[in-house]
Amino acid sequence: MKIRTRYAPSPTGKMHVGNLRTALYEFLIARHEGGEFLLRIEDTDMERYQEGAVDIINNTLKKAGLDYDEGPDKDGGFGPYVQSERVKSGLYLEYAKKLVEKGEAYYCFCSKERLDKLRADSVNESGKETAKYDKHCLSLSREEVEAKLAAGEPYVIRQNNPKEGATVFSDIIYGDISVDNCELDDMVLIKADGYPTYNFANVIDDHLMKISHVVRGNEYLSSSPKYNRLYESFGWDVPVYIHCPTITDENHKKLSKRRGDASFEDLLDLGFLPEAIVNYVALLGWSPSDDTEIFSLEELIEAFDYNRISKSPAVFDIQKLRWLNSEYIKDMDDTEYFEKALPEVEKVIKKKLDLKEIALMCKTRIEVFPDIPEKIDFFEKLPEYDVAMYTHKKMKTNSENSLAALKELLPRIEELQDFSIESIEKLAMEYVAEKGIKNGQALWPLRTAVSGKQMTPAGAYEIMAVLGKEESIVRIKTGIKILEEDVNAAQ
RNA sequence: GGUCCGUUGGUCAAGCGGCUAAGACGUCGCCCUCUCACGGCGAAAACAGGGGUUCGAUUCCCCUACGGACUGCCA
Repeated sequence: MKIRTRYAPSPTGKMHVGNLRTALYEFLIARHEGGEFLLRIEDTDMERYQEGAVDIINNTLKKAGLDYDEGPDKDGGFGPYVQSERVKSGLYLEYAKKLVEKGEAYYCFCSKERLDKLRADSVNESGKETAKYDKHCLSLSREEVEAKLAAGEPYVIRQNNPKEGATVFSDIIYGDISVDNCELDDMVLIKADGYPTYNFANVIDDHLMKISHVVRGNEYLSSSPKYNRLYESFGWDVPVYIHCPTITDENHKKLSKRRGDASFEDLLDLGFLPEAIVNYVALLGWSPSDDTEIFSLEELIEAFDYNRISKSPAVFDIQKLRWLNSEYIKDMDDTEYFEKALPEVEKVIKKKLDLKEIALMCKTRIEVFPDIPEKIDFFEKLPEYDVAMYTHKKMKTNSENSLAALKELLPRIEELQDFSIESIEKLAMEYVAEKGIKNGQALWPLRTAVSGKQMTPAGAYEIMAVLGKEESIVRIKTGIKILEEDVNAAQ
């Protein structure tokens, strides 16, 4: 049997990482077995529909590399792939009526008020009774129903669940789950506006589109028995169920669009690479049989075994995502790296400097590309810095010996013709050897003077070579001035 | 309240009756080193609790606790 999976989002906003992971797993399950992955838009909720949300979904899937075989813009013979378009054919209502004829569903004319009261009352009864529909309209005779329909009374169609017995269904991840039928609410199948509910459309479409593996978040676990009963009522084969564990925030609450939890787009804005996000998200709730952590999409397809999806919820840890992203950056070749890094460098460097050299300095020091500017801004302009920066315990430096070093180094630097990293190094090392001091005693003051920063993404030679002779000398002189003031003040 | 699900270090997680209970992120220490990183080495850190079953339980069963999801004419 050919595996067919589907990603069936409702277009109500951005895709957060939970949605992305569901889509990813569906994609991987299908691709791993050479099956098909499709996109179906479930826009049956007119109220929550958001303009542009479909574009977001398409964009996200595209950037994440999750290409589908069938979808709204890619007919595979099972279309349309947008539920609102399917509604027009009257297909859902037809299927609902079939259930009515079988006695598996019935018309309900109850008003909103009556239902509200029903709910309110059930709570009052010391919480013993569950808030379920009381099958009030099930007792209507065929004639009464006909009459009401003829009179144009608004109606819904509800599923007619048995009161006795139990429904068992099987999930790949959670195993067999049994629920007493008396717990099953007579859920609405067709709404008063004629649209199907998600609960109904979902089952119909999955069957019609020959979906073999239904993958979704485990918030659907408790309603699955009702879906199962629908399949059984129709006499259809039930699909393989794969309910994925929840992804939560650091407070162990389910990620939600409403609270604005990290969406794929937000993460891209923060500078994360799509491949890194996909890689990280794949590992939230699934693990390979070995210790591999870095996976390309291709490698994920190869390695993905849905039997290894875990049961327990996972906390979304942006810290680890940052690490993973840094690994991707380190693995990039120059072309790829410069493409992303140079724009960040250009944000702060306006002078004519070797931008590539500067960019390269950051490669092992950033987790996301937007980390670059604050690391290199000193190239553009020497920041104001405190003289205390020259004093470093481990380097055994203080204002006095720093001043001496800079003063003695300055004329040599001024004489230097070839201002390359190598010759600057040679110069510095000769000085160190002559004086019999530690490298740091010469280099720490030098680096401080040319950068004005405590931490820099490179050493003194590299920084000077990039700055050039002229600017380096200016900065060293500034350093000497600052140190002189300090030394004089101390005396 | 009810129903369902879950529970291995701070986090992701391996484990599927017998292990000194992996690995990764993070944290800390050491090495490298002109700083910060990178890299290397190392450390601290976990089976929620109680009953069973068993020669033997992190692994199987039950109970309790805690956590989560669902409980819509939302999906």
